[in-house]
Amino acid sequence: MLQGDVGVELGRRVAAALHAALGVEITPAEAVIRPSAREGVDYQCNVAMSLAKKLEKAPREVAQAVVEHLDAADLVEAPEIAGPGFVNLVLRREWLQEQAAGLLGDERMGVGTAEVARRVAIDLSSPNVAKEMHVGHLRSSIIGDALVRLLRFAGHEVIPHNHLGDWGTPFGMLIEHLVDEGWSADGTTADHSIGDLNGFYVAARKKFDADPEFVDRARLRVVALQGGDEDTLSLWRQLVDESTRHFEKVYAMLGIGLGPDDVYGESFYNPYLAETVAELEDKGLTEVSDGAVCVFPPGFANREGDRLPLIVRKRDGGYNYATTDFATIRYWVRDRGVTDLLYVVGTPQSQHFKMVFAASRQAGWLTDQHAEHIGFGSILGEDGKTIRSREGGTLKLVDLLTEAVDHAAAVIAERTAFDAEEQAALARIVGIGAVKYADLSNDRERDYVFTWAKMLAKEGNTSVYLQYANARIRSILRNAGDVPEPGARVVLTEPAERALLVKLIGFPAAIEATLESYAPHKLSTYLFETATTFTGFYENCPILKPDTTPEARESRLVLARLTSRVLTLGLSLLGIEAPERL
RNA sequence: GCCCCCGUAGCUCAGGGGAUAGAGCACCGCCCUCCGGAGGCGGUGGCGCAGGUUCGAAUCCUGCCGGGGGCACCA
Repeated sequence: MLQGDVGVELGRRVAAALHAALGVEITPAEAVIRPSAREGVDYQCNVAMSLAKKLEKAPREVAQAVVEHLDAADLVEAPEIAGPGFVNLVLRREWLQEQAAGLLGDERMGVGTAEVARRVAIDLSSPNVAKEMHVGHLRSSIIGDALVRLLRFAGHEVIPHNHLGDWGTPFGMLIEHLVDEGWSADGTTADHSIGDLNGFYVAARKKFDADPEFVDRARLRVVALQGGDEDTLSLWRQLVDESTRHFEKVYAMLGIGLGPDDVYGESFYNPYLAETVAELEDKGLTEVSDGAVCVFPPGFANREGDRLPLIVRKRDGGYNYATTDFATIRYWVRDRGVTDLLYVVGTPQSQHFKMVFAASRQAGWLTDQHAEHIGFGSILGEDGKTIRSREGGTLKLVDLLTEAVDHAAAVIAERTAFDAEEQAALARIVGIGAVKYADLSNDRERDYVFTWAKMLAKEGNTSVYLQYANARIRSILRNAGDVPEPGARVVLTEPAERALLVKLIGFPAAIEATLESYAPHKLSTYLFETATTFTGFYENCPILKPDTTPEARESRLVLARLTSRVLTLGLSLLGIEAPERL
């Protein structure tokens, strides 16, 4: 069975043909193999047009050379030249049938593993201690988690790190408030808990703004924290732990595999900040400007046209986020030996990351590593503005997810009767899946509109549609009783069967395209197309009806099973479950 | 002012320099007594504007218009 993308394999064959015919060396990608929209054509090769000028030949002449020397009779029918020099390729029936047999025994559905495994550090989620997670953290968590799953599936070593906001001046205020609330450094306050993180933060802030005595205490507390005072650190740890418990609850609800071991908060990098700045200074990259130690990576200007700085040490001697970002890069590259650094952070940070990466290359912290900011747009309400709670404040993630599950419960109840327990479990799978899919099915970099009705619709490109499609396929397989055995044969007779199988063998290409640009929506588009293609097959090709021959029945059951596997696997790579029944 | 991103059908969105730009929803007209309707077929309707590169541009380049974001001690 072919591992990977059929298009790439065809590209190899075309490259070989060109070499044999004209002595030209091209890569498989340069063969310009594309899925064709033409009726009855699976792939087209556009290499003739792109090479014609270079070779000083007519495009059709180049196409002719490709066709004559193409050694691909095992894969495709005799190719035909069309239009200005397109080479139309039609996959052979026998070959397709063999692929189906191979896929039946392959849990990975034809997706190969990376020849060279990379070690990828990925920054995702990153909520702030003593603040409730809100929708702003949703996209980073969902997209980051999907990328972790996809990269791992592709055979890479992935180290997610949750860049918790757990350090800095606000903690003086927060810890003092903690003390006022009756917490103590010796940990005998285990019965205390913070029911409402936002409320806690707001209360602390309020005191800070109103009470000068409290401000003084907070200042002293920051000094104590920075100075490593044991009692202060104990209180700080309790606050961090308390917040982390909240985050864990949200992650569990979301089904995102982030745990305490993945936390690399700002405090983690704190010990490295001084030496990070010192290193920049030693390398002669810093300048003091208005009392702040700055790095000026070339090519960035502010609104006055002056060079734009990254401030690594503030006038007051404190460090800020640029410093931490440098320390982060230094740590992951130097101490952890990563080859890739990914940051799932909103697009407004785009310039910041460009500057940090540029300066890190100047400093020699980044060399041949791949560092990329995986930006994403905002979630908009139906009014087209950044989504907010009904009261106009930030929308708590827990509230949003709870509402999603409630909506989903109503949708499920419309159709089928489950007992309360099943109903609750399914509502969670459907509701959370819908929120994730609504996010992941849109182009990451663009804003998208959050609409309950749309994301929970049973029609259209939604997770509900995919989950339902899959559940119905599972139902057919259950009713069949004899789920196709390994080695069961596919015999293509109907066009709808062929179309489905061609779509199914495109799974590796979809995964490849998704990872190439860290764009989960490419996978979701593929899954939706797969489900709709199955519908065409289901309409035209009876599986369990009495007048279906045993051969056709077996063959169609294989196709149904493969479809279900593609949907289930594809959804799982997006972090979405596909229930057996719905 | 400079920089970045985005303008595709009435709405929400796909679109890897390639053939007649695709889905879903909405709307109109037909059809199907189906394995659990995720129904099927057809129709209406679109690349912000103007240039350029190219055999070929929604895609690449330039300018303009419109929208969003960023631009020194918050992260």
